[in-house]
Amino acid sequence: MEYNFREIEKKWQQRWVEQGTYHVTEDAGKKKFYVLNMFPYPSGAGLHVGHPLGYIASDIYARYKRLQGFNVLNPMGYDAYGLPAEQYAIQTGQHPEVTTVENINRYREQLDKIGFCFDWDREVRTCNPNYYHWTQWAFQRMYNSFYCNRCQMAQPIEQLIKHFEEKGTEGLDVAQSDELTFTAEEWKAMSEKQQSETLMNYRIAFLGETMVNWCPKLGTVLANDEVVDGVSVRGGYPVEQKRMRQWCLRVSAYAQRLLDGLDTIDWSESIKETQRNWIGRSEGTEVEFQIADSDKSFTIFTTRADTMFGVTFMVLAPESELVETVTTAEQKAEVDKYLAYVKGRTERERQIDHKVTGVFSGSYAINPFTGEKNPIWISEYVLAGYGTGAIMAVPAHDSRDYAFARHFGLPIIPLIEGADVSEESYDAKEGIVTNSPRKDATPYCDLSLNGLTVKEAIAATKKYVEAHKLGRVKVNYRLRDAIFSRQRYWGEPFPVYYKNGIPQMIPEDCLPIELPEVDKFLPTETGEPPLGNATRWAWDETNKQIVDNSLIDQKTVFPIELYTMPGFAGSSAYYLRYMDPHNDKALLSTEAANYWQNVDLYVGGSEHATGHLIYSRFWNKFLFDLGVSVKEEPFQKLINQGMIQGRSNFVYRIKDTNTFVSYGLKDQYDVTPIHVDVNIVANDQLDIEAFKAWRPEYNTAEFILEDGKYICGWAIEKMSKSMFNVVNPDMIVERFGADTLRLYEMFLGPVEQSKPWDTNGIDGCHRFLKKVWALFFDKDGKLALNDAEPTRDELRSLHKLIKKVSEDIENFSFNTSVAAFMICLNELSSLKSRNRKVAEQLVILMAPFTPHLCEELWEALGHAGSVCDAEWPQFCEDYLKEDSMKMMVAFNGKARFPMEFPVGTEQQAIIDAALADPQSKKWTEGFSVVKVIVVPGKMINVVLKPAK
RNA sequence: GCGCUUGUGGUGGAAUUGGUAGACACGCUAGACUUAGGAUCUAGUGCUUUACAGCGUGUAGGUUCGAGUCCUAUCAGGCGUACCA
Repeated sequence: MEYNFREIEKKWQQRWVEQGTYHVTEDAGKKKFYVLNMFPYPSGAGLHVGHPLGYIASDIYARYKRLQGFNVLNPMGYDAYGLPAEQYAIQTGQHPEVTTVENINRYREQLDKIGFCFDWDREVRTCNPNYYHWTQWAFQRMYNSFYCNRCQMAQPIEQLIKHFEEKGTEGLDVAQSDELTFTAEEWKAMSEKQQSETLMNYRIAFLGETMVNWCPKLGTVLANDEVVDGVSVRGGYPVEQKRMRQWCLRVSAYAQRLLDGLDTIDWSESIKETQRNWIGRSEGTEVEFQIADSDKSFTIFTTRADTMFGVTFMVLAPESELVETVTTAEQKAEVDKYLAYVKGRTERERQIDHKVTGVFSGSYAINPFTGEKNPIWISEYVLAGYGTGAIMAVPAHDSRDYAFARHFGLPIIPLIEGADVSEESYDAKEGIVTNSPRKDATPYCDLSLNGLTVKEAIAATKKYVEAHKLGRVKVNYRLRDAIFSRQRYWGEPFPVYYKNGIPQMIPEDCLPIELPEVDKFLPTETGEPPLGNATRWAWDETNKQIVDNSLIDQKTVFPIELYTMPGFAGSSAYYLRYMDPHNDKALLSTEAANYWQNVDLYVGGSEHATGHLIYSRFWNKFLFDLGVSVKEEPFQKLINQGMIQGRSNFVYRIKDTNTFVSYGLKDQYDVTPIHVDVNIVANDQLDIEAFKAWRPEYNTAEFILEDGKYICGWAIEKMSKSMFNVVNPDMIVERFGADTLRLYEMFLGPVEQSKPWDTNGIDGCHRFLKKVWALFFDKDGKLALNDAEPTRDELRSLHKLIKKVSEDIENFSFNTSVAAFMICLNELSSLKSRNRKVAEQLVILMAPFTPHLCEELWEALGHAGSVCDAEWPQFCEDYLKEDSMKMMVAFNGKARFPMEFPVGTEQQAIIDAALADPQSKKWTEGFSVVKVIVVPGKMINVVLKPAK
């Protein structure tokens, strides 16, 4: 009887569902282990062979942990809000929910075929009201919180209000957008609206003014990659920079904790480094500069306080509020012209081409260290969003300042001994400081940095600045607050209404606020977001319910927020919801949180390094502050699976004909390469009949062959529909079975590595499974195992395997464990072993990799339950010891290799004999020699095996 | 520019962490069985050479009895990020 994978897989997939094999409950008697995959966005294209890679790896790990006796949580769900469904809705009028559910069903069908051990009872979908209830709830909690820098955690906003009522802003150390100062009396004198505005400066979720890419025609904010050359990618409409009032999350408040947390988690160094760069902590100094002939001053931020004596000009960001103040009447026209130019450039353009542009404002600033008057310029190379939006320029030691100074003919003063700044600036923070102050200058302050190293000079300047109240030491972060509003339909609605322009939270017990129905998914004609099309989208404050818009009276009925939340809202805390997915009283119960704690192993792509993985760490830290999450870090260990790229095939059409020429002969003609569906190509050889049938226009195609075959060209590209290189897992499962697919995806190479999909090697894995089957059953399908005691050789082979596979799974090195299975099987077959006890252990070891086959074999061995509940075998060192022993004998008597063999006097005798006549090899009698390397007069390296 | 990362046969990739380089698999070659093979089995397969032997882990040096592995320089590819002062 042959290995009938189709029947076996169908049988076990059914049985797993019937018996609830993968259903998990909290069990205080068992240690927990939480395995999680980044949940997918269910796109219309379905799964391709690249998607399951990470799922298979984590599935193997989860099954392995279960065999080791852990209570394993391995859930799955869908990140269901997303742009493609909405765009499809705009084009077709089809409700995004309908397409999303269709896609989810398709995904589920495909996932089920691969045999994962997901507990589907815990499935979550971000677009379900019982799920986004808790997204809305978390948002409200953020709204009602501020961040206390002193205790380094979020606190209820009431506490801050109380502080204002008692002391105003005095003694306040909190995260804030702008540094405000007011007294308790001033606070009390504020109107309700003013107080509301003031509190926005502190709330963790707040309404703030931010610069965005605004497309008036599309009526929406666009992300940077949706804008090219100042026009929208979709439609080609002009895009402008616009200040907009939007919901934001004060992620920056958590910058230091996000940075510190990285040292406590087991992630790859490259992802941690990416996050460190993204957070961008920089220690520096803020220094105040007086504006000449004015009572006004402004503050700059610098990390190079040692260069105070080399400042030759100042630069403001064009968006800076100071621009108006410093612009003189004579320069006004020039400055306005420049500001208009900058406004026409998108942020993207400013990022891509770094033109040296700028304009002189007409004013000067006084350097507090030299007393010199430095001209104040305005230039787009200074960013409004970082530091104070103003810099001191030291062209000698900063390449950007250098380029600017050269372009506008401003002076350059070198400050480091031996630095040659005639061609380029000297940016390195190394060397001995000079010219600080310059010898010819009249001393203006009593600070001298000459002779110090750069490091020492920075420290000395900081000290001086603090002592003389010229500024302060400051830590800046590059991490910006997250913009949390989208002008879209298909997202979580905000549980917020506006009472005379003042935002109000809908009471917590009225959540969730469900997404309303609309007839059109586009912005309204008046330019409001799509939710503006909803007719039933008003809040009745008295009756606490959603009512018709027509009832809005601004007394008891008010309009509801029209923005929706962005994609990352729903994906930021989903791992917590899996712990207790059906709870309608809370995001999760305390019991569930205490039992499951956090994710032990998280598997997903590295493309989320600066998005999801920052946001969810932030979100979790906030929930940790509330006492909802019990661990500060959500994901203890992170594995980034590589991308599986596509391997495209090409045919070559001779120009202006319908004749195709084989790869080897194409250089003799003028040809156009055309992508051809990889599913009608095998080993780069085209199936000509299938090709003719593929497209009507190829019906009459003619071919120029080589050796009677048409050979296609190939290239490695992203797997995508348009390149016809998508390989569908369903097809592989149909042809080879899920177990072969699982095994092959793991065998392909390290999980973390990106690699092209190549179906060619899959036969080897399929063959291996057939051989495993043949080990158990004879040709008639009868179990062919014997009940003898295993021999030592059999045990050695088995225990070698146990050791190898256990270590490999722990290290996520699945390709080598698959190889180990193959080696073991080869060994057993050369021993002609059909030992029942050995075979039984082999089934358990393979069960995480090929669960369907192993269940079938486990049953055939006479076990009633699932192989999932077997016990992972332990290896015994005794069986491994007799493997070949290596010996190193160095001429000088030093042996650095552990000398397990031989020992004592015997050792000396061997050395003597070897030196007397190294070539004879007589001294190796009694052992079989694997290899002898003799370097005359230097060393002898011997590898021996004990003779049988 | 900066940060991270990877370079090993025709191909995907191994190498117990400094100790037989190329495990395992694909592909290829030869043979067996078969009406047939996109089935199965056996043997071979880093390169040069008839052989002896020599050469081989991107390149060039270094440390060591011994280097794919450690150090220095350099080249090439991949990923991320960018006027962050």
